[in-house]
Parts: sequence; structure tokens; C-alpha cells
Amino acid sequence: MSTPPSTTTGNPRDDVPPHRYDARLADRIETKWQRFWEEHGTFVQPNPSQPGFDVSRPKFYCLDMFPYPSGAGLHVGHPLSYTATDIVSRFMRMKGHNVLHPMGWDAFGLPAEQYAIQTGIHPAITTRQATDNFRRQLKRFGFSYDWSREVSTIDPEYYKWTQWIFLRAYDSWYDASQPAGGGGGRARPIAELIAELESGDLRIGFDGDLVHVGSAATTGIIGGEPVGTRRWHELSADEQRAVIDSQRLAYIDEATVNWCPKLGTVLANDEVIDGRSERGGHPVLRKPLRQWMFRITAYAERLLRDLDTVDWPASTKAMQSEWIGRSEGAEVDFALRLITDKAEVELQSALRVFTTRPDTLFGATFMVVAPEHPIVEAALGAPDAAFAADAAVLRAYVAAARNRSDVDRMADTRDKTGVFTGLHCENPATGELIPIWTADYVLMGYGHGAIMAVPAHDERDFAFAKKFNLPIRDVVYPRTHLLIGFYARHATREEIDSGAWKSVLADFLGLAATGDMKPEMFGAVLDAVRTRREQPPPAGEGAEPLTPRGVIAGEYIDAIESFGTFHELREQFHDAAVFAAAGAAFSGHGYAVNSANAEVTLDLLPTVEAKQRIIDWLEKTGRGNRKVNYKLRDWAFSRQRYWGEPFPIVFDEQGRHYPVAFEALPVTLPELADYSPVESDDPMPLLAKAADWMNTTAGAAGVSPDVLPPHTPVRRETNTMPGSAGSSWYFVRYCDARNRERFVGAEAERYWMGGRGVDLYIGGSEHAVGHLLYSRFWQKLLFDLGEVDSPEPFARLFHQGLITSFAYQRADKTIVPTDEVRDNGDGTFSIAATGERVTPVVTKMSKRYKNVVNPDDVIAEFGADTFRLYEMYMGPLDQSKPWNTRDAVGIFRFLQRLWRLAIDEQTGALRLRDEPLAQVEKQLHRAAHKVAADLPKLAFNTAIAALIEFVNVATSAAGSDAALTRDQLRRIALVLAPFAPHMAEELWSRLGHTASLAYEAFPEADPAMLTDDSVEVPVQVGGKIRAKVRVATGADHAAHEAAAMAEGKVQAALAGKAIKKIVVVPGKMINIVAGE
RNA sequence: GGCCCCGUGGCGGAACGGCAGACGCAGCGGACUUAAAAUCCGCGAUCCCGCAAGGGGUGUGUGGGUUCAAAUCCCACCGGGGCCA
Repeated sequence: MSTPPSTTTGNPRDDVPPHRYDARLADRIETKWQRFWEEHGTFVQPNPSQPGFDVSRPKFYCLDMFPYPSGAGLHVGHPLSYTATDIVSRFMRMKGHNVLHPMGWDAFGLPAEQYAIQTGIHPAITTRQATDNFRRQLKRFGFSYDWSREVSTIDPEYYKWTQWIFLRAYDSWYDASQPAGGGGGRARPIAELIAELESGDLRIGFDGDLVHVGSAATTGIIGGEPVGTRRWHELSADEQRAVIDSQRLAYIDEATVNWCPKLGTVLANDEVIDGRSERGGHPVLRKPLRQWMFRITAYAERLLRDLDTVDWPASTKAMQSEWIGRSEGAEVDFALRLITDKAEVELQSALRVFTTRPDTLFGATFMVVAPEHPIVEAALGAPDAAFAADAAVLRAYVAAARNRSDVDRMADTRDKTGVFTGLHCENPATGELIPIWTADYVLMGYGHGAIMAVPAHDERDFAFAKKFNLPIRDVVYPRTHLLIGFYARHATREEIDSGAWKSVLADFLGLAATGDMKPEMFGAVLDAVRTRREQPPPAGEGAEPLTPRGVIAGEYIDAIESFGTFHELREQFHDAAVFAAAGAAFSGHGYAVNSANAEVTLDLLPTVEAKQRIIDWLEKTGRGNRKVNYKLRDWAFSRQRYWGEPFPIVFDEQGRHYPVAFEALPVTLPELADYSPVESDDPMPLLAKAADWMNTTAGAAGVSPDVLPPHTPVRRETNTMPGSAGSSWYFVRYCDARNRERFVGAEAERYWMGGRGVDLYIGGSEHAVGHLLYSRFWQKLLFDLGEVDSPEPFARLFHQGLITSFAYQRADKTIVPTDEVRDNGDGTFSIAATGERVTPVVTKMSKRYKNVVNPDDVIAEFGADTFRLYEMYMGPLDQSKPWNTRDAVGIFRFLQRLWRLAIDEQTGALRLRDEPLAQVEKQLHRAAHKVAADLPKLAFNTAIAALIEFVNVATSAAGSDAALTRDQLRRIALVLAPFAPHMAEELWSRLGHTASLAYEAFPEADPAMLTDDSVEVPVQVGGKIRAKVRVATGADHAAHEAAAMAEGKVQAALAGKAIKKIVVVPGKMINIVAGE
């Protein structure tokens, strides 16, 4: 910071009283109590049926998102949320709850592995060091964690159970027909699937799907037998295996990934820029890779629906909801045609597309398929002579598209590319033959890898149509366009010739463009406009409440002008070419136009209704059907890295996978000589370097002899799990962290999770769709399998805001490191070396800007109690706010004043009086009340303000005498305890207590002490405050009125006016409404 | 571009239909002191009238609206942030 903190805080001075609360005393008190808590196990919370467990107390599970223990240690952002949960935890203990408040480590991850590559030091060693450092730092804040429950994802005793959960998913399928409380299906063991298949209740469909016998959903049942299905015993062993494997919730699938040979790993889409790796600029290939996937999509509906049951920030719910991306649309079949120079042939197959905007079907003027689409392959296989297209160009295009990342292909900014396939299909609504193109902006992963292109109403389709000169036809108009189009057909000759059409149209828009006037009314409105123009309504009283014409007209004239002449305008609407002429697609909702055939018309229907009508028609005529689609993709679970959980899976020589038996878990990581990735064209996971470990036998790997004979040679799975594996269930493990028999004891899980999840979970909003979605998925999976009792993991979620910092900005917006800036003392700042003027701005903390605050330094200067209070006092917990060390001084002074109220700075003796001061007693009750009311709302800043007010009142009330009685000091220590536990414990012990105050009852506020005998009530006359009167607390309406009327200033303000009404809000406000 | 959130003194913020600016920082004045620091007490949006005590007007990004009453609710715009495109 540019302003050095006051030097009064820590430096020992000759004349400082010996018992002043300074940095040194704070340090002594804090370390003393931290040792006390640790030695006495103060915050060790027993589980149900363990010794010391108190059944009579309700439970409260208060959780922090666990940290990745980086080598850099804590920054000031970590303790922000940890302090919040600590205060709530301490408060809830004092309110009589059993509180579960654990901490642990999300310790697998890339930084330790990268460090290992450079140094050769095993990641476990550096991670342990970082963990020890984090734990030491956290303890120095005085957080009341139950450290006996500490877990670390890298601990084999922990990841044993991560592997076990994977195996449970591997051994489960999703039965969509089994409603789990509200429908949507549930997970069941594979053994039950096999039983149903063997019994014949389930059959195998032609494409490998499961088909229920007698299910209403199946079509074409003849004589009770679903057509085209096979019975389980009709399948070969390999076929049976393929069916089972295709149903697993953890399954292997081929997915296209970004493979970087040089780095030896798969990269996420955002790590690839223009076909090269973000780090190092190495070439990246698009490669299909066999990898483990989690079938999270099976839970899409439940993950969406159950958002209603949790108390989470609305923004986070919205993000998850958008990520899941449910859209109701239609699948539409476009009949394929082959057009040669000799004939037009109708092909048997149809091109199936999914669309969220079936209402725009009449505007589909061409089709686009992904380059990977089978139809492209089919087109290439046909004789060249049959096509108008150039096979060589097509082939080259398909090859090139494969090497582009999805993000790159989808980017709006990129120039559209594409090739005509030579094929056509029929638009089922219009009957037109439309060409099928292939373009890389369509991805195989979405819908069916094919889209119907509606250029007038989709920006990418529009750009594509422009580029390749394909037809663009309007089929949806927003309200204004609808009106303009209506007027284009109904303008009078005279209006057109005289040029008056512009203002008539503007008036028409002014009247009808807003509101929800039905299209049938347009004619009447236009007539009204014309009438009004001829006979302007009389001004003044009784005039129609129509908006003045001139004002509205101005808003629309510009839009009208953009069409040019009336003739041009009319042509555009006539040709359905408004958007083509305007040069931009309209993708919003509006009213359907130009959308009618002999059987169905959508014209003038609002988008939502148009969708329903066209889907009804598609279903009735067998051309398509209603379809719910989700944006959510299955969870890719394989990483080629070392520092993660190994999979408990082996492969035989045929490449078939088998689970490692539960008894053989955990599968531990092998030692490696070095951790550098292998450079290769094919993905080669790091664990493959441990050849002896990888190549083994079924028996040695721990596969059950029932599954494979022990001598069978097998190869272990060499991918590892992603970082989000261990963090998706740690909150469950905390309930029973030392259980060696199960991943969690049933009783402990039921008690702490309480059937609804963690009571308070605080962490950063950056995890809104990652960790928080994966955790919900695993929780539901385990819930379905009967392993946990709660369908949701986190009942209440809260996100802390970012702690930012001040920095200084040059005129060109570049940031100057803080240590190069000089405070000119007049509110301006300059660069010390050059004198250049800079302005203070708020930014993220960054090493580069030299504005990072280290918690250790702050504690050394003020102590942990001040640090805790300051971070909580900065503002609302969920807002981001700048760190300002200068402000921390104010909190430090507050603690000094409180200390001085209780302790004689010269002698160290308690300062106590015998009889309480009424004012102080009252303020104490108010502080206790405010704290108890604000903490459940997580309103820490206002709770602390109440504590400060108490100290201010007590300080000034007593003058130089002692301000507090022994009992008052006892109570204020308790009220302070959640916020500044060290000072509170110290005062508590100096009052003669030998045990911790952590489980003492929080002081109750006496309601009688919260009100005064009388209150001052403002009196308004006509809404303006003219006087204030004092009335007795609880006075009635009449008493308020009488007091107000007796006030001279009120009478003066009322002079010459008649009282119309008197509004009284007792104790708050009197408002006298007066008029002539 | 769409959706969501936020704009209050010099600064962090409080109030979330009922006295705008609690509380803290910075600032100013006073007491104590040889002096300073620390401590304690007080002042503190802004404009106008008044020597003063006081009085009056305007103020919560801008412009409208609802209401006896709007920082708070509604609409539009401007600015900042987030998420999705």
C-alpha cells in the first residue's frame, strides 16, 4: 500500500502502558488459546453413538470449499470465507448445536506434478509440505475446525473410496422407467438389469437400446411382441457384454479430444488457440480417444428440477440451469433426394435434425451437416457422375475440419466455410427441394450432427447463406416489423404519393408497437390513426390519454427511414426479404409469417404457440416429433497425468475391461523415475511408463477370481481421474472421516447430512457449474443406490466475494506497480520516478502490480482477531471489495478500546463496577440482539458495527470510571466470542473461568431492553418533513395525531390548507396530506 | 447480442416502501501534553438567506411512472461487473 499503516500498532515504545492490547499482547493471547484448544480437543465433535455425543442438541453442518494447498500459501481471499463459517460455527455451538466444521485438502492437481517434472521430487512430498504450511496458517487464525476429521484426496485411505464410488457407477445403469420421487428414473445395480433381461421383461432393440415389454412408449407392438427386438438369450456373450457396457453409468466411449503430442496430454477447448496449445504453441490434433465417461446426462432432468429444492444464490441456479440447457424442440425428418442429370430419385432414408425453433421450418432454405456426418461419407462413396459437387473438394474439406477444435469451429468471428454435398432433401413444410451442405460450424456432438438452416433467423446460418448466396426468407417478424408489413399492404395511394406515409406509419407504430394488442386489431388502430390525423383531439381536459404523436414518431422514424422509399419497403415485405436487405438475422421471438401450406398455417401466431402447432402437425403427419434436448454433455473422466487417482480397472488382451475387487482397493500410484510426459502421436498416459505396474495378472491386480482367472495376463488402466473426482464427495467423508469399513457410516451420514445436505456451504462462485454440478450428480447416484440418505449435497450455498486491491493506472489504462507510486498528499498520485500522474483503481490482487496482501504479515502487525474482524467488517460477504490496510487500523482500535474497558492498562487488573449503568446495560442487550439477528443472515458487517457501538456507548458513559459490571463483562465476552475468540477467551478466563467459553450459551436479549420509553417520530406535511414529535412507545394512532397537531411547525405548514388525510405508521412516521 | 447483478459523502459501506449517509477510514476543531504520539470529546452531503441562534431549497447514475410517502417498487436510458453466445 502507498499509505504506510500507523506506527502506533506494533512498535514497542517506552511510554506505552504495560497492559495495552498491542500486536505483541495479541500474539501472546492468540497463541496461548490456540494451544489450549488443541490440547483440550475443544472443537473435536463426536459422532452419534460415540462417547461425549449429546443427543439433545440439534445438528449444524457448516462447510468451507476445501482448498488446493498451493506452495504459495494462503492469500487474503481464503480466510474471508473461512472466517465467516468459523463465526457461524462458533455462534451455533453457543446456540446449543452439535456443529460439524471440518477442513481438508483437494490435493491432487497439476502444479505439484509440473514441479515434479522440473525437480524430480515426488508430488506427494511437495504436496505434504504445502498442506502442512496451509494447516499451520489456518490454525493461526483460530478457526475452530475439528482437525480430527481432516481428509486429503491424495491419501490412499481416502481415494480408496473415490475408486469405490467409481466402481459403484461402473456397476450401475440408469433405469429411466423407474420413477424416483417425482419421476425421471433412477440408478440401479447392473445385476438387476441382467435379471430383468433374463426374465424377458426387457428386450434389446435393433440399435442396442433397452425396450420394455408392454411399454406404451414402444411403437409397433404386434401380438404383444415388440417388433425387431431380441431376447437376452438370443444374444452372443460378446453382444450381451456390449449391451451391458453401453448401459453403465461409468463407461468407456470414444470422444473427440484435443491431443497435444508435444505436451503428451489432452487439452481442454479453452487451452487450444488456432490449432496450437496455449502454452508453448505446439500443434494440437483432434483425435478420437477411448476414455472413461460418466453418464451425467441421465440425471439432466433431476439436476435441473431439484434446483428448486435448495437455498442457493439465484445466479448460481441460473448458471447450472443454463449449463444443463434444457430445450424443448422437435426432431424433423427431411426426405433425401438424389438429383442426377437424368432423374430425381427419392432415397429411402431421411436426414433427421433437431431444432429448438420448429416454428421457423418454413424458412429452412438449406441443410448443413457436420463434416463427420455419415451422409457425407455416403455422398463421397457414390459415383462422381451422380453429383453436381466436386468429390475432391469435399474430401479435402472434411479432412481439414477434423483438425479444428470445437470452440474454434463454433466461433462466430470466423469466416464461414463449407462445401455442397451434391445431395438434396425436401422441406416437409414447403415441399421445396433444398440443398445439403457440409460445414464445420455444425458439430457431430449436438443434435444429430445436422441442422436445418434458417438464415433469416439464425446468425450463423445467415452468414453462411450470404457467403454462398443461398436464399434467405423471413418467417418470423418482431412486433414492429409485423406492423410495418401490415401497413405496407394497407397504405392509401394518397399517403404514398404525398409522402405522409412515414408519419402515418410512425404514429401507427407508436400506438400499436408496445403492449399486447392482437394482430386482428391492427386495422382498427390504423383507422384510428388516420381519423386522429384529420381531427386532432381537443387539448386539455378530457383528451384521450394517447401519447403525443411527435414524441413517439421520433423513435420510429429512423427505423422507417432505413427502408428507403415506400416502394422499396413494400418490395422487401412482399419478397419476405426484410432481414436479407437489413443484413442481419432476427433470432428472437415474434410472430410467424409466410408459414402456411395446405394443411397447417402458423401465420401471425406468437413464436411459442407456433412451435406447438407445427410440432402437432409434424407428429400427426409422421414427419417429426416433440423432443427435449439438453446441452449438458457426459463427463469426460480420463486424464493422461500422473498425479490423480488410478482407475480400479484392468483390460485383458482383447481389450475388455474388468473391475478390481473392492477388497483389493485402493489401487495405489506406482513410483516413477521421472514425471515428464511422453512425446508421442498417440495419447500415452504417464502411468504407462511404469511397465511393471501396468502389465500384471488378474490375481495380482486384485480382480475377483469369479470375474477372471487369477493367472490371466492383464494391463492396468493407465489414465488417472480428474481433480474433480475427489472433491465430488469429500463432504460425505467428513461425516465419518476415520471409518475403515465404509466410505461413510450410515448413521453418521444420516445425522450430519440430515436428508437435505450441508446446512451452510461457502465457497467461490467460479465452481458454479463444475464442482457443484459434479457433486450433485455423485450425490444423486449414491442416493439412488441407497448409499446416502440425502438427494442433494448442499442445502444452503453462499459465495464469498473477491478481495481486490488498489492499484494505479496511467492515462493509457496500463497499471503501475503500487510500490512505484507516490501519494502527493492532496488526493492525487504520481509515479515517483517520473512524476507522471496516475489514478487509483481497484483490481485483482496480482504479484505483477505488487498489491498482494499476505495474511501472515497482517497477523504479525495486528493479530488474528483484528484480521478476522476486519475482513468481516469490509462489507457484505458476497460482494467483492478492496483491501485497505488503513481501515484495519480502525478495527484494531476497537479491540483496544474494548480491552481498555475491561482491563487496567497500567496494572492489568480487571476494571469492574458494582452497579450497572442503565444505558450500558441497554446497549449490551441491543448488541446481543443485533448479533443474533444478523449472523444467520451472514450480515457480519452490521453485527460488528453493533459491537463497536456498544463499546463507544460504554466508553463515553463511564468517563474515567469502570464501565462494566462483572456480569456485563461476562456477557460481552460471550457476544464477542464468535468474532474475536482469542480476546473473548482471555477475558473469560480472567473472570475466573477455567474451561473454554466455546459451549457457553449465547446471551439472550431481553425484548424490554430493546425499546425506549418514547420515540421521536417525524411529521410530514405533504410528504415533506416539517417537524419531529416525541410520543410514548406503543402510542396509538390518535396519540400520534394529537402530538403532531400540537406542534407549532406543523400548524404553520398547514396554514390555510384543508387536511385530507392523516397517515400514521406508529413509531415511524406521521404524514398529513393537505390541500386547498 | 441475450440473460442476471450492481450504481448512495473524499473512501469502505448502512438503511431495502416510512427521519438517507448507522459503523469504520481519511479530514477538521477542541481537551490533555513543554511538544508530539496515544487517548478522550465534538464537527462532518450540498446550495441559498442570516452576524448568529436558526430557517429554506436540492440531493442515493439519468429521465419518467406508481404511492400519503421511493435509495428501496415499475419502465426506459447511461455506466460498471458476471454468465452465456
